[in-house]
Amino acid sequence: MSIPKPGMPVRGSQSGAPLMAAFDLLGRRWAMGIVWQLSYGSATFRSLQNACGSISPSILNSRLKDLREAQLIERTTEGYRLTEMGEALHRLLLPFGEWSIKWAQLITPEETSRWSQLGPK
Amino acid sequence: MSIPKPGMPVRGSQSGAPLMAAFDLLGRRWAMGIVWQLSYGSATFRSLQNACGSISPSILNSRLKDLREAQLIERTTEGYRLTEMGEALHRLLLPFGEWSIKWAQLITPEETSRWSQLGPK
DNA sequence: CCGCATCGCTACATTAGTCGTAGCGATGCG
DNA sequence: CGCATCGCTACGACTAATGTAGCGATGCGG
Repeated sequence: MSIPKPGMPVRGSQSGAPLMAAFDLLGRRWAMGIVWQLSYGSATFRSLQNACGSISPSILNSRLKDLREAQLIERTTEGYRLTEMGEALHRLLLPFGEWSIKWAQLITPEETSRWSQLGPK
Repeated sequence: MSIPKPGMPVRGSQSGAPLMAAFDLLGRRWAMGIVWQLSYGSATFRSLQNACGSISPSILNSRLKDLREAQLIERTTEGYRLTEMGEALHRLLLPFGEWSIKWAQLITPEETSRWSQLGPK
């Protein structure tokens, strides 16, 4: 799967809106998780693998490739880090964290206090 | 694929953060697009199908089921609409539209002026 | 009441994406 | 040299998405 072209989006998005192309890219498994992890600072392939838990190296590699082609992350000598565009995306994702906590409470009202240690950067 | 349980997330997210569970749910194909479409107002199955373009009814149905179980959307007599939580999510997604336009310009610098008609609600 | 159209949705076969594991070359270190 | 770790690739097994066909229900004109 290659990078979605905003003008003529892949994966059937069709509407022509770059938003759909973005949804297409970030809707891929682990994509947002990787961006999130990298927002804590630059990381190596291995540390991303561990941080994401059970991601397989092959899929991690292809997601990193996707994100690199989308210019949201870039390689450094010590691993990967967010580009400016990636940082901008992360800032949008930030309030998402709080939303997800409320959402989690809605879905599983029991044990709501365990994730308080979640915080970006 | 069922609704991710924030406490014990599915699909290998593992970190325990509800954020990852949210990424898991919204990272599914078309999920965010459906939320976006519904933000324009309540819609029927058929109109969603047309709005999303090439989505197949089977996958649309399962995404609607996912989102309904996640309590982000709900059925009405005339179709589907966002719940309060879904509306809250949409408000987070809003600035995403602008970001995606900048991003699109970064990726495909040619023909940048065509998507100006994109606007939520 | 009947034929026809549309709607919401399901079934199913094909195709694409992901997972898990094994392992390769490169680098570092004792 | 021997061994460990790292970044990454290959490959087979599995799972999810796609595309098409079609079912029951509802509505509507004749």
